[in-house]
Amino acid sequence: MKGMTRDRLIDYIRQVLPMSLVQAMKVTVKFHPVPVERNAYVLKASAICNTSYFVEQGVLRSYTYDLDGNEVTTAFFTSGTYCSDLLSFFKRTPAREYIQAITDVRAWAISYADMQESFHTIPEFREFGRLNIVGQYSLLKERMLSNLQETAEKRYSDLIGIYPEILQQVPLKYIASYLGIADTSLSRIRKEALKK
Amino acid sequence: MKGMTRDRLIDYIRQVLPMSLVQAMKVTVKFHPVPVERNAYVLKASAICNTSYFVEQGVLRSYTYDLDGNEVTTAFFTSGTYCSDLLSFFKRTPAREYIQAITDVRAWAISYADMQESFHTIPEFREFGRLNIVGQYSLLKERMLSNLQETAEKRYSDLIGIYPEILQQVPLKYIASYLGIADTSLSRIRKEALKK
DNA sequence: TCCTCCACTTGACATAGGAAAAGAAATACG
DNA sequence: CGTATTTCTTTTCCTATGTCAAGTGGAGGA
Repeated sequence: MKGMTRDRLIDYIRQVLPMSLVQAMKVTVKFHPVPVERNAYVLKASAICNTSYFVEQGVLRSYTYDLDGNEVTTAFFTSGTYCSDLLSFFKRTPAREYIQAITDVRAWAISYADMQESFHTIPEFREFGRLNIVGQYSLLKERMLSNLQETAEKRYSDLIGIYPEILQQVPLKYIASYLGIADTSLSRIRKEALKK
Repeated sequence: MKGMTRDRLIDYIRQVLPMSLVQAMKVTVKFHPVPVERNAYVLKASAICNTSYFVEQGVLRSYTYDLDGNEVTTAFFTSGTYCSDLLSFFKRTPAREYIQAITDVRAWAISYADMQESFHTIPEFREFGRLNIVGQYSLLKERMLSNLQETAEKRYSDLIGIYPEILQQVPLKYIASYLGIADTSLSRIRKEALKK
């Protein structure tokens, strides 16, 4: 991780909660850089999630299994986003999901213990943490609503519009299961979309 | 609202974050009692949610419309739970949901401005608020996972097992749309369940 | 260069679950 | 009370979408 600066992490923090550079640097104090190899897991189901990540470079996905035993992708984590199983992390309960690197990844990690400590010792961290959770809640809720209110085609084009790296680096079958459709259906959708 | 004590609100706060009775009472300072009549709305889509409620008595539901214009119930709020559109409330964005009382309701309300003030002046409130959001996030995520991983029948029996008042006070069509199935399908499920 | 493995597409087929309609049962109300 | 309204059930029909299986193309390894 030689030469890995905190710039993007600092940008992320200041985007969640505007603050001075000095303050933002204090917030980053307990984050440390980690490389994750393609296909490696940063979390496995039934373990308790002990680490949260800020993704500097690369893509991860979380997934679980549905009723019929099919893999279902529950989220993508691209560069510039926050990656964790917050349910397991904060509630200290066994994870029901796997989180796996799809590409080689560079990330900033913070442990549960360090986060607790920062919460209690760094006021800016406390506020950042709270707003970060609100942001994660919003993402989840917005996704739930768009699943109800948009077609799979719209959700597909929105997804790859906002996160083009997903289309480039993620197999379509993962995208399909994220959208809640079969990979064959996504193929059909893409074919239709081409006509336009 | 004569004779309405803060006991249940205080219980809720101390269950989210254990603290002394005196501390918990301080946290409740900005909450004030409001009655809500059956069928009245506490939030309408496109408005910005300015109030959060703790439900003392009664049931509310939030709903929106899907692609085909069908009403979809997105949540129930029973007595002893926290009721708000957190996405709209914290992000100050127009709500995409309606929140309506299904029965007459007694609730404790807090405005956005008062909550912000309490966040900054009452340390216990700050911590309660943070844990409350984590709790709401967890509810949403757990629901997402159970939608993937359990049958509609299991989700139905879980729901009415945990919140029996819903079965007693809520029309089945609302429960069906909450479960993501047609009301006729819920009828089929209930008929099957009776055989056991 | 060839071979193998994935990723992706395509078409045939099957089916779970929704829509519609109509009746029964329960509830509200004048 | 008796009428109207809503809730719930049940049946029939139908279609959107998933499963399965086969086939194409491209990337990487030996």
